[in-house]
Amino acid sequence: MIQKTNRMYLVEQVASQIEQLIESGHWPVGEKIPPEMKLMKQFDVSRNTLREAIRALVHAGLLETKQGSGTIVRSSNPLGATLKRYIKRSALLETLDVRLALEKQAAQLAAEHRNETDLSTLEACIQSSREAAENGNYEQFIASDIRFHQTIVQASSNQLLIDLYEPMVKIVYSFVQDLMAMDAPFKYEEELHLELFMAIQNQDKVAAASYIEDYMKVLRENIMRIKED
Amino acid sequence: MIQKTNRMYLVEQVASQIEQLIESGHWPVGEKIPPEMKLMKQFDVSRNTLREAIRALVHAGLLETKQGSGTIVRSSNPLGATLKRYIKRSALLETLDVRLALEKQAAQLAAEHRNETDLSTLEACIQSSREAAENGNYEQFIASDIRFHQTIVQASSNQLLIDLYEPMVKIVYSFVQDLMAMDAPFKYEEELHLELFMAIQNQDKVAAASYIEDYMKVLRENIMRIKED
DNA sequence: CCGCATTTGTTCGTATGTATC
DNA sequence: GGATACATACGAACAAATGCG
Repeated sequence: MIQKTNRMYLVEQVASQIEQLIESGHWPVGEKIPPEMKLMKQFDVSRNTLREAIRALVHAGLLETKQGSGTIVRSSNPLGATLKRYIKRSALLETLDVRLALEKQAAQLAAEHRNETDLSTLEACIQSSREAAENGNYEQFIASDIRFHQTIVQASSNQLLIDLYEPMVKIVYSFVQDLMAMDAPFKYEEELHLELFMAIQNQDKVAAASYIEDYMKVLRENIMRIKED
Repeated sequence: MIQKTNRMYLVEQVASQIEQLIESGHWPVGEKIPPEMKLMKQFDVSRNTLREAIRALVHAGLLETKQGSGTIVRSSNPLGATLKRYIKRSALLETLDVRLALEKQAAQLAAEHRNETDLSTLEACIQSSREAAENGNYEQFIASDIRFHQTIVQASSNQLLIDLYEPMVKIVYSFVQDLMAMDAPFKYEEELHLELFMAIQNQDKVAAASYIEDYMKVLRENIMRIKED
């Protein structure tokens, strides 16, 4: 069986090199990459070739170009941007179902694999939520909430799960952030977080999955209630 | 609050138009799109601009260019290509966990929403599997198997779930297709499929989720066993 | 096998719009 | 406002691969 040569064109070579520079953190998220002129010399390609490579990564959501200013790194997760764009076109309720599926699995895995660092991060999030609720700091509350859930997913130690979950939870919150008020349901949410934390601490998979289900049920009801207005 | 103008550059305009032509099926998968010269006139842009747009879609996996021949449509699902590329680099066991999460949720939703068409398709898959097993037709068996699981996910009526699941199940099978032999576990799989089908038919969410868990457990054990060789 | 047209790959040059100092 | 740096866009040309007669 002869392998076909499958030639790699210049543009793809440049694109994957840039991609790797981003994923490896050599070009950190939020910072500018060198201007086209320098990159042309660095990769030893023409302007159009370089631009095609950059454009491909812009479309993929890894880069963002600003005329007159430069090109900045927007994300280091190739999956994130595509997923976000896709999810934005999807129905919110569909997204919630998928989020439930992923987070439930994550919670079970987290209950198995969690280490001390995970637990202390979760505790810090709960503490931060509580403070935010007392001070009426809505933004901090949301931020802590997101961090809490993302920590659970990260504790699953499943990178694919982590990368899929990240855009999902952010989209969900971007839908509801301007709508939800800080009222009773959030108090309930606080209790749920605490119980969920203890389940993970005790490595109780069944309870962890169950609490995630409860949480998503409450979230779904809140969203439905708000949507009626 | 002033909204930033968020100007849409030519390349992005052209890219999203082409994307839509692909997604709408106007340019079917597998067929060639018009050559650059015609597209330049059609979109009224220069060659470089058009090429940057095409290159973005090539990188995203929607198109494939061949020097001297032309450009063909490779996929109509923007999520599929990116996910496949990503999953291929992931660990198989991580992918299995995510697949479990998605299919479990899908089975529960399918139990709720399934219609008569879904049920008859599932029955046909089971029948096809049985025939394939009797005739020792391994390829047909695998194909029926994939179709069975995809039908369940499609019966969930959740498009996001469907699009996420598709690349996942295909990658899993591409990992194992050359490894697994048609032996005892497949018999067990057949029984599981039948029980799963009945659970969905009876709209028994709990049982459906439970059988998916069993199925994935068996699949995982088989994979682990094969890997040891 | 050869020659030729078609089509994509790559490079260079030039002009313009935009942001930053 | 002016100068500079940078991305945007167009046009022309040649190279390389493919396909056809």
